[in-house]
Parts: sequence; C-alpha cells; structure tokens
Amino acid sequence: MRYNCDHIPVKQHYMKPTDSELEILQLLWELGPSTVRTVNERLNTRRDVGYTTTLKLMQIMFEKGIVTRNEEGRTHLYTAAIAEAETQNLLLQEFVDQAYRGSAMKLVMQALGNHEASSAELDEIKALIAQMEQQQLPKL
Amino acid sequence: MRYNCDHIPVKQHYMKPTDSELEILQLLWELGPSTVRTVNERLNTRRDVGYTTTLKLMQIMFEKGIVTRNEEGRTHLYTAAIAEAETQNLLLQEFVDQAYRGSAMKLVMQALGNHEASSAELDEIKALIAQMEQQQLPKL
DNA sequence: ATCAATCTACGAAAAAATTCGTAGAAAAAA
DNA sequence: TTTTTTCTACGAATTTTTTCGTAGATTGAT
Repeated sequence: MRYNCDHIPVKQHYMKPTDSELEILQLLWELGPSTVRTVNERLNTRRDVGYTTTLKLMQIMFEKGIVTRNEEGRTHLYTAAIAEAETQNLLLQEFVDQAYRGSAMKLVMQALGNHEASSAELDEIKALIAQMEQQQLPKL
Repeated sequence: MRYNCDHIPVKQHYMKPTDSELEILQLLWELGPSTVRTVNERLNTRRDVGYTTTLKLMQIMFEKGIVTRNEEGRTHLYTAAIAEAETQNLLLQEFVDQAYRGSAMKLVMQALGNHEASSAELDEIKALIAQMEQQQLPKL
C-alpha cells in the first residue's frame, strides 16, 4: 500500500515539541539520520513502546516539519529539521517564564548549586562571566 | 447545593504539575492564599479564562494535594502546598534531562549567555562558583 | 514461487489536560 | 422579602497527546 503524501508540510514558526517528540529529537540529534526502527529500539531500552507508536509520532513530526525524511527507498531515514541548540533556547525561554517567572538568573543559581560541576566547567562559566562583564562595562 | 468533600486528599510524592497548574501555583506563590476569583482575575489579565475553568483546576489541584484550602466560609482560600523552590528544583531536574540530556552546565551556559544579567547578579554567581571551587579543592 | 518479515499509511482508541455549562446554596443588594 | 450576584460541586464536552491495530506493499528468505 502506498498512499499519497505529497502535501508539503509548511511551518514557518516551530511550535514547542511535545515531550514524546522531544525524546525522539534527542535521539535524532544523537544518532543523526535514523530509521523508525533504530529510534524505536533506542526508546525501548528505556520503556516499552510499540513500533507503530514510534512510527506514528515520527510521521506527525514530519507533518509538522520538525523532521525531514528521505523517501527514496522503502525505509525512510528521518533527520531532525531543527537544531538542538535552537530548540533548547526555545524551551529554555519558556521554562524560565513558566517555572522561574522570567528570572533566568535564579535558574542559573539553582542549576549551579544543585549539580556537580568539574573545575573545567566552572572555568568556562567564569570565562563567560568575565566576557559579559567586559561587555557590560566598556571602561575607558 | 453543598456536597460532601470530606475525602482527605493523600499524596505522598508530588507529581509534576501540568502547565495550567503551574501557572496557578505561580500566582499563589506570588499572592499568597487567594480565592478562585482573585486567581481567575489575574489569569484574565493574560488571556481569557472562564471562572469555572479556574475553579475546576484549583479543585483538581486540591484533590491532588498540590494546594490546601480553608473551607470555613463559603468562599475558599487556596494556598500552595508545595514550596516554590522545591517545585522549581523538581522541574529543573526534569528539564535538564529532557532538553539537555542531563547536562546542567550546558543549560547554565546558555541561560547565562542568552539573558541579561546585572553586575550584582554576576557577582552573586561568581561568589557561588568560588564557594564551589573551594569545596571542590579543599587545599591544605 | 511461496512464505515470513518488515515497512508505511491510516484510522481510531485511549489517556491526559483543559474548558465550560448547569444546578443549587449562600450572601448581598434592592 | 424578593431579586441578583457569587460561590461551589459536578458532569461532561473538547482538545491535545499518546498509543496501537489493521491493511496492503515491498523485500528477503526458503
């Protein structure tokens, strides 16, 4: 059975992916272009998910424009259509508003405080802060 | 009409609040104990929400144990039953896993980079980092 | 060539989250 | 007192998200 699916999915503004969609995006970012089977197998290392469930989700994501796919062979290869960092920033902005009433710095403090950090990571952060301070106070 | 509502809601482990619930929690944290009407009015400064919609949500939150309420008068006063910081940490942990594959430091970097920070805030963060470094390397 | 395994498309059920209408009690206003 | 407003409880409709069964096509194995 081969049905039409020529309707080109157009979506200018990406909506926030749902939780399930994000889970799949993570795998696509990690693995690169992947088949439904591959993604489904990875999902099943965490919990039981039926194959057609994963298939349907990825089809929906395709319709939404969240992923692209290669339709040449019988087995499609899916690829994330939105960048990881971009999506993270989108989600981060919303999360800051929802959970921290917009106070990104409070989030930073809590995230720093509650999680282990290597000294290399701390150095990175210090460097970023130094850079921000420099920008903020362009002395002389 | 007065129905029974003597079933004491028992919930040991707090589930992640839904988006709507979180929105209401934010208001309760901000305003302190509040009536449905107050909360609904605040919600309506942002978007249209029917009064009974807000009421129903708050009733559900009560059943879940997310909020408590004073049932003495006719008009109930609702109070958040979970602390703001505690909830934020719960949500933060989940968010880091979902959106950043567990890398809290990547989140910190992005949050720092994408949002304005006053020098006072940067100082606070620097202090926290210094403290973490000291703990990490208890030299001598 | 036949059979089993694998894949997609589709529909729709199931579950979760959100919204709202109605009814009756209580309070306030007229 | 009568009327209007305000409140809660409840049920249910609606919307969103997740899950899965079935059918038919294609591929690969026997």
